[in-house]
Amino acid sequence: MNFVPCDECALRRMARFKQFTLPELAFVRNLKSGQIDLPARHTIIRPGQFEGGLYTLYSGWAFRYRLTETGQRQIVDILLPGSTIGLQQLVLGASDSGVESLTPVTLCVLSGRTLDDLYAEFGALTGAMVLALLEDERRADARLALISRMTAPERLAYFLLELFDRLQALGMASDGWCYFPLQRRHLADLLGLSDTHISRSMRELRRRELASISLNGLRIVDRTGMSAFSGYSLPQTRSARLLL
Amino acid sequence: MNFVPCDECALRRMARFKQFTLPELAFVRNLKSGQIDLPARHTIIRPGQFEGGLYTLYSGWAFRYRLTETGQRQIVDILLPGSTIGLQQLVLGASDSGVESLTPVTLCVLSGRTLDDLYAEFGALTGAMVLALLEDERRADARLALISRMTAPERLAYFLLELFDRLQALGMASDGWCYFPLQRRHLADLLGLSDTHISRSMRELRRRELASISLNGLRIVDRTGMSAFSGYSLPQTRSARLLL
DNA sequence: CGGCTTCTTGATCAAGGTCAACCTTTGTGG
DNA sequence: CCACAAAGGTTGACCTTGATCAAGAAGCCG
Repeated sequence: MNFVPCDECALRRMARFKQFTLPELAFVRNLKSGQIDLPARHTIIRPGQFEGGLYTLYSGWAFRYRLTETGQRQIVDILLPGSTIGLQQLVLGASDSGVESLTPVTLCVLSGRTLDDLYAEFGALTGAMVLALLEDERRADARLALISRMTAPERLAYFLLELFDRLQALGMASDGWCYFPLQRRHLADLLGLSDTHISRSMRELRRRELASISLNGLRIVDRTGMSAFSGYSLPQTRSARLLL
Repeated sequence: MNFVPCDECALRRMARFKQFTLPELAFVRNLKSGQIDLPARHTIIRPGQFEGGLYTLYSGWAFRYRLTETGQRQIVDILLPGSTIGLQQLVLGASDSGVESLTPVTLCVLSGRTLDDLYAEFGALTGAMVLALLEDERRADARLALISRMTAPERLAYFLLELFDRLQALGMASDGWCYFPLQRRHLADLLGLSDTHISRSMRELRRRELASISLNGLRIVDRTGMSAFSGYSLPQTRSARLLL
């Protein structure tokens, strides 16, 4: 496709997108350093890749996916024109999701400036970005109710380990033990299982001597085992959360 | 709990959170208008609620959930100290997720200023916010691979309808028809099903005269029927996405 | 016209849901 | 301090949903 200057961007005219002021537009135009055409079925970002560009999908379809420990593919989102690609690894450092084209695509390549420049220059812009992110998150939330892949005991182990790590990061867990107020019903609604099957799964984790819940407390007996069993491992991000 | 001034906030000292500069801290202190203590099992935000406050969870556990059409509960996230509560409906206007306490909790009430003030005043702050959001989204992504609730044909109908609406918003669909490059395999990986079962589910949708896929095209035959069958309805947000 | 990949359909099997009974813990009033 | 009720947890029996395996049909190139 011929080079499309941002001023003539077909997408930008749609009501669905934030209308930019002139200086904002100038800023974005400056950001755009090129354009790439890729065929269908082409890998745009490999899962696990650290460094990579920041793109806007100008035309065509793509999808974002992750690979499970067992090598299965879980598609996480369908990307349509207007989607930003590569923001996750740019901001979070690493990304375990990859992106692949479904049709021939045209990408706008954004570069030269860092995101910090962007934040500093346009407060309102970042506002819109937060909004876009929240919207995506909500869609992800909605889809949460739809997906499955691992067996019940694995899901449970995964969740318990993830939660335990969050608590540990907050100083709310010590040496394989933490307070645990969730009941079977909560775990069931969380993992999309029945409460009776949560019982069975907990028994399985106990039997394997991985973890157990008792007296409002969670005990991680074998962290390595849990990790291996569930495929969960600590994400290493250099992030600092915002505390309002 | 006694009133905790932001300067003495126990959470704020943790490495996990962004360290504020003095003026930033002053801004946040100004934002905090009060503090609430609530018992366990208390509804903090009702699902579907439009107006509501913005809170920070200071101590205790809570969870965020949505209700499916059939009245089932899907817990979407466990909220721990430091989590922001109510940002979704503040920014997106409506929120279909509710929040309920698991233990007695203490909430910091943020008010007086709008988010726009916040964006305008602190560019870097919003940067951190974007980061936090992306982090959450990623967690949601990771959990995506874990959940399930509806039957296969329902999931499929839900997804097709959601996608169709996104395309329509982009002007890429017309009158019940759109181009559709995804194959069975993609749908399977997206919905956590086997490709053979996608075939069966498609047949079911065809049999019910709801939708069909043929010749790289998706036809929504009975939109109302699809909506009723899958429980999907257009989210009405006043949002404008950011197009970089 | 083969030789691909993709789609469809059938048969079989396992994971997990549902229902029901029973056990354990916690809480409450006498 | 006990008795009883109510809520939560465990276990078993049975059945539904969807995975897996396999064979055939349809497209889609070269």
